[in-house]
Amino acid sequence: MSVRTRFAPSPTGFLHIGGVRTALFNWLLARHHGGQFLLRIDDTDQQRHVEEAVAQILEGFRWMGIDWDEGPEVGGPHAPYFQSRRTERYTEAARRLVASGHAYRDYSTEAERAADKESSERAKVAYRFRRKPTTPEAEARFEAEGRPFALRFRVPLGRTLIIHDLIKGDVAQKTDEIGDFVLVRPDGSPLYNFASVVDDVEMRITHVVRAEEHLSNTFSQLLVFEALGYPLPAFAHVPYVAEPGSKKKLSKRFGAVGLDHFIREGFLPEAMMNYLARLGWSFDASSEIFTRAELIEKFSLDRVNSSPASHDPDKLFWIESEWMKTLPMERKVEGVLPFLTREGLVSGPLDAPTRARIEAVITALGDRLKVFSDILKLGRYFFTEALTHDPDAVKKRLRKQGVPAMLEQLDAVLGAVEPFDVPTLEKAIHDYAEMHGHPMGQVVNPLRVATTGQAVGPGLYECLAILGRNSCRARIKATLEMLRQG
RNA sequence: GGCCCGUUGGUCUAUCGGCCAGGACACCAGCCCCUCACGCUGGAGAGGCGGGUUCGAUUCCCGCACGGGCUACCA
Repeated sequence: MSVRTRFAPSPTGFLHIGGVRTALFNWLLARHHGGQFLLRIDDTDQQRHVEEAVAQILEGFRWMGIDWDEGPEVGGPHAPYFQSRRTERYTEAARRLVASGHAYRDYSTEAERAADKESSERAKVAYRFRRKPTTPEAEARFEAEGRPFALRFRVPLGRTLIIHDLIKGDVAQKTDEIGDFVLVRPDGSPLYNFASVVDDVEMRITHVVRAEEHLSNTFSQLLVFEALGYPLPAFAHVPYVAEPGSKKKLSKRFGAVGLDHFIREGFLPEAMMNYLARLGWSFDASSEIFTRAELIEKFSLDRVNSSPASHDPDKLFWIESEWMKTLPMERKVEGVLPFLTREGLVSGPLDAPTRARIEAVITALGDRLKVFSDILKLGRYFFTEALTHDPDAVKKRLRKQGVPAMLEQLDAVLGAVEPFDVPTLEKAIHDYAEMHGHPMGQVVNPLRVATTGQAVGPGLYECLAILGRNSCRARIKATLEMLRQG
């Protein structure tokens, strides 16, 4: 039987990286075994703009390269893949449970339950909902009155249930600890513990891989599977993701925890996938970098840690930089372009000279470019004549005795260099420094700040060559003017 | 409150009773060097606490503490 896994996000439109990791584990497991991965939208208590939210979720998965064999947009043999459109199936399953005596109508009111709960608390005993004695006459009367009822599962007492969890190991629970839980609300809508069982069975899910918060509820689900006469899937409960440097659960409040943030910053999907896979999973004692194909080949649930992993932005950044190093120029240009366009630094269709300039800048930046948005932080001055001086750099490199005079001389040197390319520039500036007895740093650094405005950047000769003679000289003039004015 | 899960350096992890506890990120120092980044070399840094079992416990058991979850007509 082929392995079938699923991820069932709520349509909030927000993709928490913890959720993406869970989805990734599901996807990797399915791909590893040559099985199927499905997406199912969990919109049982449906809210606003579901469609837009779903579109956002799908976009996130597509960006990561997590493809789904069945689900929204692609359909499949078990459609629909929206729980809100599957009510008949839940109703039918509920009918069977009632018929077999596993479920019953609960006519209790909220006030009654609250009172029971309170008296349990006062008596210092755990509150569990149990069916109260009733009579056929009372039932008939309620029905005739049209009194609303919820459908509850009759939990059998005195049993011990065991989950053979693929990550957590064997976990046991006594059924006495489980109250009679609601399967269907009075309005006919199903609850998670019921709907997910029905769907997982109908969709032939073989491995339920989901967040650890569902572990306790799995016992209730076990009873539903059993009552419906369904075979059990395998379960694997993935620990939560913690905040950096802590064991506290990573919440939205922490900040950058949405996949959209990393997409917007210009991270690589390969890096994101690599990082998320390694968060709580390892292949061996030393491997860190994995391609998508390697992850598929090497992933297994038994190497997923049973304890929580903290999100580590530094590690993500390092993995990102490793991936960026390997990226071909073509994809770097493609990745960087939206950022340049958005800032108005490049406009219109990409012509050959512009492409050449972008490539030259990317080459010059080298490993300094780690995420695509770095093109703006590190390379902005290559795309605009507007020179913005970093105040600290000006203070450190330009406000020095003799610097303006030296810049005048360097301006002349640049005016005479022919051709205006890296080796020639390098030689000319070396010669200049030597002639005047200056250490290289004392020449190069001021010239860098004068032409780029920044204290750090690619090799100076590369910078000069990309900017071109006219631009360099104009910038030196502007810098000298700026220095004169104070 | 009850029940369940978890606890190795700051972080991700290795170890499936023998450990002088290994690797990676981050950190620190040095080298390279026009700055930064890259790269290279070196360094510091860990088994929550208390009991047991054992010749020997990070590894097995118990308790406590801490973190997390469930206990909902949330998912």
